[in-house]
Amino acid sequence: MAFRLYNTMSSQVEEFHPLRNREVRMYACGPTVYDYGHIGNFRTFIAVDMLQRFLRQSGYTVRYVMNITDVDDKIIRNAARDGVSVQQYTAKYEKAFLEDSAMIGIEQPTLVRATEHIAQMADFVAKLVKRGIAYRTDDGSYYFRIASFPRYGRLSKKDFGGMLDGARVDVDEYDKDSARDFALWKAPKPGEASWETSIGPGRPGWHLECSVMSMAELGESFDVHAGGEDLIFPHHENEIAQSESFTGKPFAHFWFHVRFLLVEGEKMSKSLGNFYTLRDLVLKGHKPSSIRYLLTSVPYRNQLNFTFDGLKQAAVSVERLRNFRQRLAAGSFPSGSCLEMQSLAAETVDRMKSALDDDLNTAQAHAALFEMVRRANAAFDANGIKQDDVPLLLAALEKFDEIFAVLKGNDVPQMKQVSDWASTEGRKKDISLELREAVQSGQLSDADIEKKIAEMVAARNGRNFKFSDALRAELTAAGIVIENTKDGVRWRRK
RNA sequence: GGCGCGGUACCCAAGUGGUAAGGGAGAGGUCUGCAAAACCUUUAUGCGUCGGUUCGAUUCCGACCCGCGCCUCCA
Repeated sequence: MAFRLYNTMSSQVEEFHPLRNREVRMYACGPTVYDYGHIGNFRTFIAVDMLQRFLRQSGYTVRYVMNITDVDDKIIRNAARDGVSVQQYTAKYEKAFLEDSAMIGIEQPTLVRATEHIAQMADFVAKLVKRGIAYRTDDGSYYFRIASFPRYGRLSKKDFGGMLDGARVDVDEYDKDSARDFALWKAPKPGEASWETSIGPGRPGWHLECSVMSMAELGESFDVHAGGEDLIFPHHENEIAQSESFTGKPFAHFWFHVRFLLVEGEKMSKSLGNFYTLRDLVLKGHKPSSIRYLLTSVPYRNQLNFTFDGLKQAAVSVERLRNFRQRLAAGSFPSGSCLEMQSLAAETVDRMKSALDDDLNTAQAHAALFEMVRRANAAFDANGIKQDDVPLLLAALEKFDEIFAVLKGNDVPQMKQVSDWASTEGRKKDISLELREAVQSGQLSDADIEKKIAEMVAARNGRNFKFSDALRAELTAAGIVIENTKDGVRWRRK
């Protein structure tokens, strides 16, 4: 079955076919690096990451480019407030963004930065001016003339036809031909970052960078352009207007937008006190894998209600999957194969693929996997799994994880990284007891743990349960979970 | 006001014109020295409300109620 993806432009789920044979070119509007990323940001970037992963799993070669907006009003303001240069200011948050992305399992795309493409942007504006599509105002800013682009509003389904210029109250926007015209280039203001260019001094407007950089990296027409739903208007509408005016060709083929999430049933906002950066959550002791799992559990076009209860549930679900994996990996099985398990694994792979083929229905992919886990666990208990079944079941799990990326590792290194960061930032007091415990479970080496377990087993064999239980309690306190199974003791870090 | 999305069990959350996936939580049970893990059973005659279409609607249509998003730089 072909991959079907919702396209904001057509408001429909369409069959996905790249413009070039087996190569997908996609661009995502990345972060403006003026602060630490919040979970809403990461829902979007994780959704795009999953799209990219699924396309590759489906056999496409993917060229995935993301921009870093490293100059804008907020950055200029905050840098000035902190008394540092724009570059110094953004470097810190770009680094944090990349660390956070890696922590939450996002594969790094090719990155492009606005400040590294200033000259190209100026040339772009110059060409639009030459064609009468853009114009310069007295202060040295440049605007895009929306009247020159009849298709304006097609993406966001807005009708600007009947709207009279001046009907809006933007009378103080003195020089613009029309209130709707948007800035391509902003003239310098005293004390603001500014570049000398072929069209004069100043800095780029926000929309310009994405047109210029996406086309520079991916060509004039490419397959997917992604971002949060808020970008549909005006950002992406403006990108289309600029780009298609510039090239005379269709810009992006598919428009992929991720719905905003809710936190505890309400829009996330600082004033409501439900605003969380990724680091805030890890400081509270939540694992990156739980956060990623929760963010991937609801299909990207549905509203996701992010709650702390949900986060706990996600943690349990990830545990269950990891336990299952370890059970298979560590268990011993009789030789041969079992038809039921063989077909279960194959069926599950198929079901996950169809679920994701259907506009990335991650909830259904989860359901398919959990059904396999339950049935395989039951077979395990009934000795119904044979040696040759194990690689197939593990492969199905691996297929899942190629997209969802929550099974590998144990989160301890990532959590330690956040803990260390908090210490160096003078936020030691924000490190929760839970985080401290999680980090501690990384202190004991595997050899230490196995030595303790050997003592424990010896005690138990001597029916000295009191001592054995004491050792187990000690390990539990250190964040190590002990499980006695028919194949011996199995352990893992919590 | 314009455009759009959603309201499914205690919580999260899929889905379909023919009788409700999955996860978590609760209860009971199996296994076990005890745990842990795992499995089994169980928890919505019901899918916001009221009408309509239909042999049949949670699924289609209409109205209403509630929540949410975008409408100039918030992912």
